[in-house]
Amino acid sequence: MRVRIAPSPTGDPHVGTAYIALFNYVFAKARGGKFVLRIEDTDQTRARSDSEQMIFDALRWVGLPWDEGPDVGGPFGPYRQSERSAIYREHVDILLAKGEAYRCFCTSERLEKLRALQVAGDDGHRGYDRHCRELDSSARVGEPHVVRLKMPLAGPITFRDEFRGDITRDASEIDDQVLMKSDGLPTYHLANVVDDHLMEISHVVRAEEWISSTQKHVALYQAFGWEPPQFLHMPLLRNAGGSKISKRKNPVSIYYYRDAGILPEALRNFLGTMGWSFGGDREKFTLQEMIDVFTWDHISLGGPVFDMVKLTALNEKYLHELSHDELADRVIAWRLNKPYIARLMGLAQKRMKRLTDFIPLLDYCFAGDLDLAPVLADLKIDGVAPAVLAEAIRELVEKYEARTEWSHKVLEEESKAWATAHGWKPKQAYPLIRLGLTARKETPGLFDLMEVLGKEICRRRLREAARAIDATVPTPAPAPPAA
RNA sequence: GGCCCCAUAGUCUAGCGGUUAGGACGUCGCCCUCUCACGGCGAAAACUUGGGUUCAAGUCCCAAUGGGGUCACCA
Repeated sequence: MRVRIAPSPTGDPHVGTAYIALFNYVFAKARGGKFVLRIEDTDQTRARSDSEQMIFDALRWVGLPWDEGPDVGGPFGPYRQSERSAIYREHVDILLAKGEAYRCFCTSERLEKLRALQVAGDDGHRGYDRHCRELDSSARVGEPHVVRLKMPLAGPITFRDEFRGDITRDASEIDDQVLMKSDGLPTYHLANVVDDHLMEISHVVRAEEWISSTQKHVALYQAFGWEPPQFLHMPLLRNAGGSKISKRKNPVSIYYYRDAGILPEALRNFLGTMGWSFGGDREKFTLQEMIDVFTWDHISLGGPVFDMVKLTALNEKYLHELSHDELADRVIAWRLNKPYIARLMGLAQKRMKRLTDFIPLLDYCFAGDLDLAPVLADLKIDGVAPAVLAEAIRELVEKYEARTEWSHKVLEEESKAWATAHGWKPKQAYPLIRLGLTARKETPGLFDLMEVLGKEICRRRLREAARAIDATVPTPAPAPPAA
């Protein structure tokens, strides 16, 4: 029995990846199977070189090691899709030869126009119009093209979801999927199916968002003449409002939870209560205990809301159970370690008269969320409506996020451009950022500070500041019903 | 909009035809106490609606409603 997770290295390691990794890991351990990590880096435009290492580090921090993967090797390698191009090429040729796929020469302009037309008409019919499906492409193989799957034109395609039972879509609703992009790299659908087959993955445990793609995958398995694996779709982690968890509404990076003082065992445990229950009244359990009792019988399909308050409460329980010695080690590893303190010295030294000044000076460097209530009155720019300001701050956070590098230089650039764009002087705008980040009016240099505080804490505090500003606007009382 | 998935308190969940519908977080109250926190005790709070099936429905079926996902040369 073999399972896998297949994250894409396109950004910060996502808490949803940890969630799905947990269930794959526990399932594998409970059944004596193998847990594989595969990196799906076939999108050259989005893949980031440092992101892969961050995934490794984050998953190790959560405590979910893999048996096979790019860094540890294994008998089914390589485990990085960018290193498997020849394999995909070969398999596309097989489909082409079997007449199960075809070359498509449509330009992206044509496809965009088609899509625009369909959305405007909005009769529910969308997707590629199969323009090239019956084309004789033999003379044009040198031209730029993609390869598409020849989907069956009609007829039900069914797969069995182990939690939900049979799920059927009609083939006529699914257009001819691109299998190989014009850059010669495979799309997710192809790479995923080929790799799962070749790596002998027996159970695909992934998030619910993949359900509607699964019929495409099944069609591919059929085209190859392969036996599909078993599919188990976990419910999606949700924002408080119920939508799919997103960084606009929730800290979504695993590193945030680490930096905000969550213990990995607590995060694991918490994730284990999302959509799954231990049995009976038990909600606090170790990884090993989860493995010991694990079955899929206790899955609940309603999308669980990721509630930080509840996570924190669970974390508190773990914290309280630690011996003083262990707790000391955890706190030291978190922020009282030499490297972190050393980074703060440049900021603190000139502002210290005694050693005693250090901690009070930089208390916000050893904190998670700050209490902004005392400084709320100063959290403003004169003449700017709170709602506008709050939105501007969110916009700034997104500008920071768009840059992959978190450095003084980049942060200053973005902040300056942002302030200018809003017609604010740095003198007006920076104090606001400072206040949101530190709850203080006087601090060391803002961007130096942001560097050491780290991306996760900064964006959380800035978003919280925006929220606090929003909250200063009293919501108007609902109008009395007309008599 | 088409298709698909889902539905127990504000939130995470137990329940797998017969229960005073259980636990946890959060909220409120009380106790402990020099303060705060911890801890203890207690309270309020849920089966979306409508049809069936059945002696009996939160539990099975259907529909509606609501929520969500998905419809890329992204994964």
